[in-house]
Amino acid sequence: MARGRKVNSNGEKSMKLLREKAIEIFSEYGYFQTKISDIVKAANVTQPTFYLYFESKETLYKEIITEFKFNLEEIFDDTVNEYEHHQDSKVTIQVLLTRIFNYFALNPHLTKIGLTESDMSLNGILSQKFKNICEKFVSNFLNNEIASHIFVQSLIGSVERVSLSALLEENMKPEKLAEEIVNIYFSREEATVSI
Amino acid sequence: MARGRKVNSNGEKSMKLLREKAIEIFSEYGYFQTKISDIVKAANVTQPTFYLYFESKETLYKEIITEFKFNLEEIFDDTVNEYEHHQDSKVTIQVLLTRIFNYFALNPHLTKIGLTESDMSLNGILSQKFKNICEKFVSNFLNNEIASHIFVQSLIGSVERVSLSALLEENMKPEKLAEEIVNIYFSREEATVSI
Amino acid sequence: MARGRKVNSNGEKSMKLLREKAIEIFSEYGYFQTKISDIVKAANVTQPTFYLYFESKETLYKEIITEFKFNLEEIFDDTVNEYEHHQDSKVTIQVLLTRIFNYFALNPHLTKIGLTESDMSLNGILSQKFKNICEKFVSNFLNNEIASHIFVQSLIGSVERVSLSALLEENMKPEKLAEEIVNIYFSREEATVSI
Amino acid sequence: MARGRKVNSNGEKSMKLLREKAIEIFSEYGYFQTKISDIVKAANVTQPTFYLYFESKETLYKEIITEFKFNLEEIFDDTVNEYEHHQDSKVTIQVLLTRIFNYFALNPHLTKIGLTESDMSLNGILSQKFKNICEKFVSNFLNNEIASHIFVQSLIGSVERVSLSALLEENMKPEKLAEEIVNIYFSREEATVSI
DNA sequence: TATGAATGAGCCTTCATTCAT
DNA sequence: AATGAATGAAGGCTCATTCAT
Repeated sequence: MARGRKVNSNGEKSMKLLREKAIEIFSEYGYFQTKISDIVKAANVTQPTFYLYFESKETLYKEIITEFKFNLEEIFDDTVNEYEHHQDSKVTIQVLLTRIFNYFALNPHLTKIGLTESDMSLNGILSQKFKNICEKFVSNFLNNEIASHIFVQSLIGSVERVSLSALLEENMKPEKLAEEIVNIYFSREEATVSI
Repeated sequence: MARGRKVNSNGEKSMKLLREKAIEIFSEYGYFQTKISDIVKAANVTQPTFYLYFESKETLYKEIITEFKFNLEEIFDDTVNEYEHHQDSKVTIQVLLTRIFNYFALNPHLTKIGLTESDMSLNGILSQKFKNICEKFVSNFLNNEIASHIFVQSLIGSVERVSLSALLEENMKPEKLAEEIVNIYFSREEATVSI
Repeated sequence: MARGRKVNSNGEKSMKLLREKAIEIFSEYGYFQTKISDIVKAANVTQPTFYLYFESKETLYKEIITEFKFNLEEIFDDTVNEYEHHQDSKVTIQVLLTRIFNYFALNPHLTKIGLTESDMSLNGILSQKFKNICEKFVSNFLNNEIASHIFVQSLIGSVERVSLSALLEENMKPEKLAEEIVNIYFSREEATVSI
Repeated sequence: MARGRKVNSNGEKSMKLLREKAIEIFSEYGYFQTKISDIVKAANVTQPTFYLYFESKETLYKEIITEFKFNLEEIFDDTVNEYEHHQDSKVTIQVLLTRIFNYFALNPHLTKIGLTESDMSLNGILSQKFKNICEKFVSNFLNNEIASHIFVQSLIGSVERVSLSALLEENMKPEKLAEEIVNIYFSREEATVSI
């Protein structure tokens, strides 16, 4: 291919395409097995073009992870604010989970990356926030500190695994998943809420 | 300049040492960031010695993972056999979890590797087995197929995360953890069993 | 997004600015460590603009060096012509050095480039001319060919180093430097001339 | 070529060869135009071998420069110590120059590198030492501070240029050069000393 | 006249692996 | 059983340069 600008080329578009392809490939092969050459091949550009838009492979990766974290926290905070004065925290949690699962379903590759990077995982991002929410509810039937700490970790683990398997691989409905998780953790009776 | 066999050297010992160090380093840095040069440095031998005992980096890694899987399955099968005729499957599960957590606590590095490698994780190894065990119990209060499937995945996720965090990082007691998990998943009342 | 001619832009001006900035940066970082991106950044234009006015990085560099050489030779030739019939060649030399040092002082960046590029340096440019001038004088107190050859090289070396250090870094007066060099090379007595 | 150790290979030898070739090529093409591929080709090894013995291209280069500086300073210090109590500092200087030129003649490539790297050159290395030596002598016929400062710079410039041209390119005798330089700088009468 | 967007070509460096001793 | 010495094969990144607008 000749040097210089391509016909109809557009920087914004190229950058977006590169980022998208990067997310896809990172999610499939992981950070270390993803070569920049793979990404640019998928985006149909050459390697220097990659460096036109991203500082390095690592930088792009961190950007992606940051984006994931940011979105998740936004969902979290928005929901909590919205339901702040709701009486039944079980409802809050179910809504929250539904929204999170919906976000995951809409961003499967990004989610796979986010949940697979052990170094951070949901644990780091959400444990504190989950803890706060759960606390009210948990205190009703959990007698001590430690138990509640484990309860939260367990919940996070459930969300992680169910997301990776049932949601992303088996395409189950976000609403259904949220309902089931809530059933497991917060009741034995039927509990359904609309969002 | 001196070459050849070290004084007091012993093949068996070198191999064991290499495997141990490999497990430690893999668990800390992950497969791709672990260099053979790191492993041999830690074992105080040279690189060709590594290839005296292992075919390749990948082979050794797979061996390690296989060992982990094998041990886990053994615990699983032994426990199930032992408690086959026990009336309360909740007890079986609590015993099983206690043993698994104990094994994890005794093999922290190996466990970190096993649970961190998303490509397989407990999910692949244990889901079917857990399913079988759970089924009896679950059928009591879960009305359908799908719910039970999610229930199992959730349980596995809980075990994974609680193992990595509460058990390995925060050094909580295996027995305590098993108890709490069982409490979350199988009852709201106190439930303690001895192993 | 806006492309095309800048408001108030002017080709001549851009070219001059680019050349100036190039000289500054070349002199500070050297040919290989100077990137075109540095030059255009300093001139506040984009890379293609550079190629509007110069064929290549190398071409511009050679142009610059040629300019330096040309100016130097002009000073040389003018002075020699002017003082052709002067009796005391010591005076000629002192005038010559004064003018050269003055030119250097007025063009510090260009001079740094010219004197630092070992591949050519003053040696190549001036040795023959200096030789001719010196000859008359030198023959008075130097007995042989070889000695005179070394004498000239030594003089050139002195001029080079004194220019880079005393003149450009320590800001000594051109007149003073010329006087001292002449003192070293052509006498022990006081010798001052006006230009 | 097959992988692994070459027949009769020897690390010490490879390293020396690489360093030698590096010096040759650096001196001919300069730091930036010397590719590691050039060096290893000349030494008949592959690129990774280079990194077996040197940290990087830059590191090797600095090592080389440091070696040059070190040797020069040694010559300098030894000579000064030896002639400390000599009455005629002119003799000291002539001996010193003779030795330096001899060292240069024996290490032409190294010298070319050392004198060509403008960033340090003899100036940085030797000016202070030369100053000290010259002082005694200079004070006899130079009336002031500034003059003596220029005198020393001039001397260094002479040594640099004469080394690169007369000595390394034209193969003049070190002794002869030293004598001539001393004649220029320290007398008009004949001055010969044996070393 | 000037810019936005892109590429060809290449260099440094790393790492798993292998031969010769 | 173990080491010293070496290499094949990539991969990340940079930079001068060039189209299309």
